[in-house]
Amino acid sequence: MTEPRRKPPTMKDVAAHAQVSLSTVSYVLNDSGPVAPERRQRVLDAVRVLNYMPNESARKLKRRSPFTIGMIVPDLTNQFFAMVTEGVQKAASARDVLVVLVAPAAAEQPEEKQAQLLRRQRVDGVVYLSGTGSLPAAIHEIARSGPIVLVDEKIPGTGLPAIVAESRKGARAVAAHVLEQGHRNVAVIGGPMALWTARQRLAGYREAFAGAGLDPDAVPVIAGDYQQESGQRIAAELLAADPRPTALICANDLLAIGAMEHCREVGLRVPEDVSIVGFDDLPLSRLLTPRLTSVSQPAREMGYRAAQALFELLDAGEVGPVADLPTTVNLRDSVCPPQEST
Amino acid sequence: MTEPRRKPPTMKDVAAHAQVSLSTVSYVLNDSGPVAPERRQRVLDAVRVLNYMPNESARKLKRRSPFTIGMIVPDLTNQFFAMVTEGVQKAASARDVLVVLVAPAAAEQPEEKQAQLLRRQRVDGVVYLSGTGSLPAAIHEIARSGPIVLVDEKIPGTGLPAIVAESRKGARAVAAHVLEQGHRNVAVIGGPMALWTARQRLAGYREAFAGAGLDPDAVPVIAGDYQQESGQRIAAELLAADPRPTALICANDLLAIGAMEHCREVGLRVPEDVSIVGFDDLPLSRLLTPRLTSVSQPAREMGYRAAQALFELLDAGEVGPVADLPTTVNLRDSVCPPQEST
DNA sequence: CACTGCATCCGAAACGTTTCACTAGTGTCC
DNA sequence: GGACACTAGTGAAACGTTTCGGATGCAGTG
Repeated sequence: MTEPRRKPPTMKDVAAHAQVSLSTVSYVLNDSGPVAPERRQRVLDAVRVLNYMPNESARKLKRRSPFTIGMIVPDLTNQFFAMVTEGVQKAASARDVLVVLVAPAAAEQPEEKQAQLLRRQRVDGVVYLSGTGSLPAAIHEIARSGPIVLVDEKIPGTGLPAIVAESRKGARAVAAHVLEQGHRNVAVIGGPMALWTARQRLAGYREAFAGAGLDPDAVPVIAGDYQQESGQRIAAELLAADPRPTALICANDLLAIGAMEHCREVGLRVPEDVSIVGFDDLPLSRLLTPRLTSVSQPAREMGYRAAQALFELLDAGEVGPVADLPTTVNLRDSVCPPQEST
Repeated sequence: MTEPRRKPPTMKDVAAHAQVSLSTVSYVLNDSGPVAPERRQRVLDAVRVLNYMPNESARKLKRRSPFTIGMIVPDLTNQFFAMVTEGVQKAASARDVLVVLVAPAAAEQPEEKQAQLLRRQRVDGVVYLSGTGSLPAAIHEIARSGPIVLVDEKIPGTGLPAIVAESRKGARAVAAHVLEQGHRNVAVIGGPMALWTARQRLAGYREAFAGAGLDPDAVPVIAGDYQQESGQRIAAELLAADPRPTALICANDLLAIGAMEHCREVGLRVPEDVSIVGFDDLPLSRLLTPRLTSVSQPAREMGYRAAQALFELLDAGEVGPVADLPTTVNLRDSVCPPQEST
């Protein structure tokens, strides 16, 4: 069944077969030196017949230029993260660089171990996709292994490059939409305030509130952890108020889904009794009933840009300021004007 | 901003700092030779103060034993695949092996390139998560880079080790459940018949049909590609029949979701007008309205087992026969007895 | 004391690349 | 015709490990 598996051919084999020196082979393989067309062809042929593949380990041992990057993602099961990851992979594979993926949630390993893993691999840089957790601790340990670019997160103090979407603007827009429908008694389910996105979104909501003549400080806000379960819990808390809020503005889709679940449980209709909006626009959100109104971020694009920024940082040592990516609000069925109660 | 970044310390530095030879350091680092306790401590200390991390590239260049495996996954956005991936990662990180992830969909690269990537990295083996595509072509190219274990797929001819769930049994059970509700006019939306799972599930359905006294050959079956869109299209086709089927049995959740979408579009109620069941039990399926009845497979476990099987294969050269993993059918709201029509 | 055996330790040769420094060969120009 | 600048090609030294074979010291034998 399993063949004896002989060891793969090396450059030396190629050189021998093509009757040239080792260095010549290397030169043609990466265009790094002059070689006569006739000989070049000889080695190309040899490569073909031997089915030669360069040994990346050996290469990496010598090279300087970036050929593998690390990526840290909190949770692959979250579609948003998955899409960002795809974006990164795409950008990387276009440049033939390898990305080593660290998914801590899956491995339940402490962040310290992740950092070690990355350093052992001598990754040239890392893309850090910020998640539900706190990061400051890990970030600096990781920064030892190379340049970092953040995705979907910004850390104010440090000047770390970050690729983010216009969270604030999108948040303002979606909140404004809710208010335009006539809602005055609204509440917010926020994200973890340690995260930039959570703070930005909240700020955006408050801008919209102020713009509509509401007192932002009067609007109840409870922060969750961006997970469905906490959305469910917080919705229960918020909807217990009297008078009951007619709209719940959620800082991400998972929270919104949790809120919808809670409504389903207690028999509140969405949107007739409670309007709900989310953020992220996960693919699954449009499958819900009612289909969730949400703000979409260009997840793949963010991943792609992040990788590009990292390459730029690696090549040039500096990365030009990147514009925040646009968000768009997708109006669907989970919002309607508040119904006259009784 | 970016510090000058000096090159990381090497074993030589450690050796110098601890006043021992290079080889001694190597010995203590991997317990591969005798060294006096006092000296051992010296190098351990040196490692600590220098914050030394072994260079994996250099290691891999020398070593024989498996320290990196490859994983091919069709589409990270699919939660089922994401969960399997997490399982693999977990098993791998427990053994300190690196997994290099190839996600073709993201990179739109031909399968040939994936195989190359893996070979360049000299992966010791690969776990292949079969997806929507056809595989036979790629498989053999990939097999050159090392042993393979398949997940969620079996290729009959070859004796390739495979980790799968009891698709057939699960399929039979869920179909039986539908029939028990009294449905007699049912139809099947199948998966791509090139895939083992699709064939197994269909076989399971047919067993159930026969068991309930139906003629399996009389039940309409149309094969889709396991994607939502084709579920939608096929549902339209199937439901156009007269009399209209009262239940749609779908080979995976995405197809089922597509079918539900179609029903929503044309105003058919689920489950009153059409009962629908799926397969895979994606996390999102229980969020739908109605919540989808589906067969769940232990995705993470499958990934975990696959990685373990690969290690076994690598260590022992052979892998003991693995039992198919159990499936369970989750009864929810998308099935009810057929309603008397007019 | 010469010999063996054991426990530690070390030097040096790989592993498969890249790349610097150098040689040979060709043609140009005064 | 010799100095010169090129071009094409080579040899060999790295890169950071692992590991084999041999040194070294020292205890215990005969």
